[in-house]
Amino acid sequence: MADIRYQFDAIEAKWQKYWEERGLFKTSEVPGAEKYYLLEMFPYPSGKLHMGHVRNYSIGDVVARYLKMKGYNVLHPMGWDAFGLPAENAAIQNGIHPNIWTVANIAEMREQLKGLGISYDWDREVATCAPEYYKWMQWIFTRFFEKGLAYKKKNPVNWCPSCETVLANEQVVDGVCDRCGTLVGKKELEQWYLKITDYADRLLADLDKLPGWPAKVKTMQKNWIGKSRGAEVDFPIEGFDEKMRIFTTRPDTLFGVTYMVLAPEHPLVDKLAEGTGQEKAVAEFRHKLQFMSDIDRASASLEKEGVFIGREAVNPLSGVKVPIYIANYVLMDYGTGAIMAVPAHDQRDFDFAVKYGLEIIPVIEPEAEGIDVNNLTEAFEAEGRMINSGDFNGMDNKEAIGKISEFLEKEGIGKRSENFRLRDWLISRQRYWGTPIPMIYCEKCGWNAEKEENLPVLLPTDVEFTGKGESPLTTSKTFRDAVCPVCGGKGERETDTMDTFLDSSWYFLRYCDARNSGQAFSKEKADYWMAVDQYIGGVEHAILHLMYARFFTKFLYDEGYCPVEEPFTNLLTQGMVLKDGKKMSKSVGNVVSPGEIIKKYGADTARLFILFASPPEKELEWSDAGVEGSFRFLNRVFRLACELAEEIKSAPTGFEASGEADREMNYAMNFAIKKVADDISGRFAFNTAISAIMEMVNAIYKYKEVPGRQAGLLKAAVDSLILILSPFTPHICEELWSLTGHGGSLYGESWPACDEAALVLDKVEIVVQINGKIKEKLVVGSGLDSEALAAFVTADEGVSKLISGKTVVKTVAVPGKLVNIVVR
RNA sequence: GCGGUUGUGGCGGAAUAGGCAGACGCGCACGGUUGAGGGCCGUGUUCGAGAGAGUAUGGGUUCAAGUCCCUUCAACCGCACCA
Repeated sequence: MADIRYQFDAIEAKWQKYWEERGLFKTSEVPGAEKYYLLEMFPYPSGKLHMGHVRNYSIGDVVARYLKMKGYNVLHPMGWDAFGLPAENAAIQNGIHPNIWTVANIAEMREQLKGLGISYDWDREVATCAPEYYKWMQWIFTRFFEKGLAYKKKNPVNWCPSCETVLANEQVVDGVCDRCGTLVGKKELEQWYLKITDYADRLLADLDKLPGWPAKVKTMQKNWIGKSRGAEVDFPIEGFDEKMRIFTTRPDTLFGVTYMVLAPEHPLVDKLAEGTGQEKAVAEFRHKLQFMSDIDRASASLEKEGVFIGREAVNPLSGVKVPIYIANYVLMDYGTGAIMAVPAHDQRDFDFAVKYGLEIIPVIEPEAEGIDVNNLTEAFEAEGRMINSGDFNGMDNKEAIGKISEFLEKEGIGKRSENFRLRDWLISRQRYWGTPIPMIYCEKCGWNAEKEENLPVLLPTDVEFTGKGESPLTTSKTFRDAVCPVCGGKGERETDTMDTFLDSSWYFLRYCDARNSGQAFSKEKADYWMAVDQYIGGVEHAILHLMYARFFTKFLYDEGYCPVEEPFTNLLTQGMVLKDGKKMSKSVGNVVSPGEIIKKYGADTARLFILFASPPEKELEWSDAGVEGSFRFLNRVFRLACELAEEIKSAPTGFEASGEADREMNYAMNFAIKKVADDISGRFAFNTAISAIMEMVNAIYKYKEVPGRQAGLLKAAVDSLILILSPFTPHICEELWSLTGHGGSLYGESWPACDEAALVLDKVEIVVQINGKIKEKLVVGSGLDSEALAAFVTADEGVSKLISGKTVVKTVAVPGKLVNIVVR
């Protein structure tokens, strides 16, 4: 027969055009069919797809195409996280307007995605930089404002001198800017915040309602929210009216307090030091700290230092007076910015006390021997029995936590309290390419939200990109002028824009109803599609994006717009794509460009390799040889189908698997159909699904050489092969579907049915073990129960020989698997 | 320091609910086809000549352990003076 080559480039172009022209990927809403919302994290339109994208979207596409074949109404959308810094930097460097730059990049990347053959419903495409989108972003912001969850506050904020903008705490990693790696400084600025801390408890508690999320991600979020239980206690200060409020998780150690510490930035510090003669020492210490970077300040290895501020506090339980310090190890932005120090039972306090010769009073002693609490060499942080603690002596310290808290509340000295590590979300950015914050300031009425009918507040175009500290929006001649939405008088617009993380915190809702011009999304559409059944993306978004999206969803749920409290029912965090064991990066020079791979081997090969090389949640090591292997496999499939095409076209439908070889072929076929379905839907094990298909191909190759093989069975096998391979490599499968005599597209075909009966073999090989060691393999009838199996095996000549002369203690028989004979 | 994840051939990986370790692929070797190369096809490929041993380490539970429990080690990730 003629040698037909697998011309992937022509095939892929042909079918991509076919799909697009017929609009096959448009979301269907067939009544009665179950819905499935499948979402992959939308990309920032940098202009070029990288391998991480290819992996992300290939995974999604397998699932989308599979579920489509299973008859679901699948929502599988794509869009662009299109606001952000690179566009603005391009504007500063090259003089191109961010919008032009972004739109061009989107166009390029959209084509690349189409070139991969991903089945997106492009009718629902969104770009966060489009006014039709950010109008509703602004609207959501005004909802937050009306509910008192958006507020403006002057605060020292993280300032990136390179990006010239403020950063959220979450965007500062190890003291440097998350984006550019520049050392982050502090700056006093009035900024907008979202009160995510109001949702801290729910964000934490509802993690338990997400069994479909990786434990790792949930743990990371849990740690990030960082809830601690304890008590706030007021310590009176000698010769001073105001009290010093501290937070502690260890109220049981209250009698062990030997000094107090305020954060150097604490507002009480100056007032307390005044007139004590310590003013100078305090000022010098603070001055010194100012010149220390955040990294050094935050490092646990930093030596603890502090100064006495000249006053004493009174222990409200014991009446004992203790000195008050300021120290570098107490942070203003956690708890109350002040602590009680218990050196005997806290290592940090212990270190400090040793250095400054402060008293160490043990109040808990261990039940076990061996530790002399009166001569500690390090803090005793374990559980034990209360001592030196007045009425609480002798109590178990865990019990004392509750008892002392109760006492504090009864006496009005303190109260039980909870503290979170999570801070409110700083969302103001002094940048151009973001959603304008739709707020107006009026001398009379203060800050108010722009009226809904005036949204969107459009980004002005008459701005200068100077790269200076203030938002470029301030350079517009007209942008600032506004009418106060309350009194109608003269107002002034906010010129800061929003953190782009807001834009991506609700895009999944917009997809449900992407073209709605009157609402962010309709209740009806959100009711139908939400929640996202499966979300797929990189683990680097485990904390920020996913928590912000959960926060938005909860808020919109509370406001009655969104039907669910949690946006993503199941989450798959895909692993990174590595080359030579390292992350692909320009600086290392190990980047493999998807474009080149597609050009050389085609999109199907790229998809197949990426799905086959590793399970999706693990890292994937790029291998050129592996790509060759995937390409080879597709060629093998192509040749097989071409060789059999004519025979299949004229083959009868249906077959009788009468001979041994027929039954083997039939088994292999049905096994693959079942296995691939289970692997895709049950556990995203695309690698093993593909290996099952490879085995099926091997089986067909073998079967076609069998004399007397049946054309009907061959046809069934090849048809099934094409269908079950199609979610992975759709182009070649479409082509082969045509070549083997089927009309039109296989998109919309059903997943082949598995004939369970074909999977039941009449004979099965079982293992015979003696004392757990494999000694023999026997072929037996498959229907045997364990008793019959044991009898059969014991009666076998070879086996009897093995056990002759020994006493059989026990025989364990597992039908279909093995028999283990325990002898002495 | 705290929390999490992971350790299986030369390599990527498989073993899904405790039941034949190494599926599938890569690489490699040999053979066939070919003028040659490539391609394709076939055979072999954990170690060991063999008995046997073998899933990071040492122990345990079990008729049976890569899988469950404990010990130690290593790697990776997250958090890190959070009171």
